[in-house]
Amino acid sequence: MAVTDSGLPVQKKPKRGRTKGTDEGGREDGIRQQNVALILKAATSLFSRKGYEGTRIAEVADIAGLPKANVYYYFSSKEEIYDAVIKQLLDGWDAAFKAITPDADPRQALERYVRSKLEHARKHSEESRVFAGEIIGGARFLRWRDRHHMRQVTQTYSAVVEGWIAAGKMKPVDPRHLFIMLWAATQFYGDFPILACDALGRSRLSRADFDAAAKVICATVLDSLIPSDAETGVLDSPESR
Amino acid sequence: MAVTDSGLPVQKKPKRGRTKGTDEGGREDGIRQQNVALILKAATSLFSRKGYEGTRIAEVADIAGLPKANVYYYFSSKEEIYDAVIKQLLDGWDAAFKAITPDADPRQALERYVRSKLEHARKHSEESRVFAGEIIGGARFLRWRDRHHMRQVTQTYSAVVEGWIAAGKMKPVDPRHLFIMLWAATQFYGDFPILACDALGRSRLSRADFDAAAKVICATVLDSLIPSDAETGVLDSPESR
DNA sequence: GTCTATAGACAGATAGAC
DNA sequence: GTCTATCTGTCTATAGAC
Repeated sequence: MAVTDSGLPVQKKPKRGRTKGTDEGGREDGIRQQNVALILKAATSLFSRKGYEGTRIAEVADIAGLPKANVYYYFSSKEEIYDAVIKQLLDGWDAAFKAITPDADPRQALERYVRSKLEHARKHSEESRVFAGEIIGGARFLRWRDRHHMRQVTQTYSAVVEGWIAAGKMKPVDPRHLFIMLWAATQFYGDFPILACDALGRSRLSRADFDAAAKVICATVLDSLIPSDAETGVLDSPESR
Repeated sequence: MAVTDSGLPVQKKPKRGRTKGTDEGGREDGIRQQNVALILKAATSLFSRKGYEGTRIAEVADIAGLPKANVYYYFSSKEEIYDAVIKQLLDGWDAAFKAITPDADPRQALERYVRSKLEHARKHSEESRVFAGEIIGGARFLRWRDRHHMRQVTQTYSAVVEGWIAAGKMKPVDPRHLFIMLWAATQFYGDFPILACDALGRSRLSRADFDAAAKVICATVLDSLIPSDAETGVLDSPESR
């Protein structure tokens, strides 16, 4: 259901479009899939830059190369498109956590997590920004079950970190604040590329910039939590080797 | 130093020495100040939740307790209100950096920076979110002068950190990525309070949560960069600071 | 499936009486 | 300074011809 807010032009929730079997015919579904993908791509770009209300369906249609009415043929409302974009992001998000298991080496697992998150931020910057805007705005459209899922993921992996700490593999730290810090530090490059570019003096972030970010994050946060073999130099110090 | 003069015609608050037609010694100006403040407060809340396009001037007026036309009496357009909100934030932002001077002790200076940023995020969460939304959307309204100022601030204080490193007071690290990390980690609690609440299992963030955040950030990032006297325990060690 | 034309609603901004 | 009434433009969503 739509979160009813005073300013939202909530209108009717019409029936879903005709549902064709997805595995039935190849040709019609091919067109459908292609057009849906075009619409979602255009919508992601626009939602990320202009937010929900700032995005015009006419412009989505324009960028997708379709007439506006066709967009309404595939999606019954603007909100349905927005939900689809958010869902697209969440579907591909949990992957970064998969390295974090009780039996894993904390240092390797967390470094992989950081690198996965950064890689995701680099490749899916626009989706990240749609999500960030949604959270900033108070999660007005985020479905409850998605939010609940994120809560549970945090709890699950915090417990893993606590296990590592109890086993003496890591120095004690509140794992929830740790995940927040890692999340914030990695997500920043996807959510606020403009600030990152300005800070780094770039016009665009390169792969090397993301790599440097990973190095700094790991060399500071992880080195202080997980005593490694040689902990003398932090970064690029010549005498540490 | 605050970012100065972005050319806002209305909404200036200095007392003028000479009152022309309206005498009575600033009673009218008192009303003006008060109403402008009410409008900005309402606008900040709405812009933070609904973004630029999602915010309705009618609702701003409603929350401010004024008729809509009065809002247009004090501000000539919606964008002018938005600019004023952004400016309000930037004016109060550089203060956090003031502890970072070449002669300062790096550990103390950076810890103060982290705590100042967190305190600002706690007290000005809504303004932070307006700014975050503006950046996420591509800085469409942010004046170039303000952006340039932020770039210069980053450069200035990065140079200070580089001086510390050259003087052997800190382990080598790219100061720009360091500032990004500190910025991201602190700003997160103001920009994404919903995620922070979900992660921490709170309904609202308390002062203690911000304090715990400061401790984790300092205990991880700063401890690994600035060798302190006793670096055995990371957190919850009886003798810290 | 595709697309034109438009209904219906509502926003930002203004005119002008008080 | 305050506020009602309204103008003007634009948006979502739909009807209905191809």
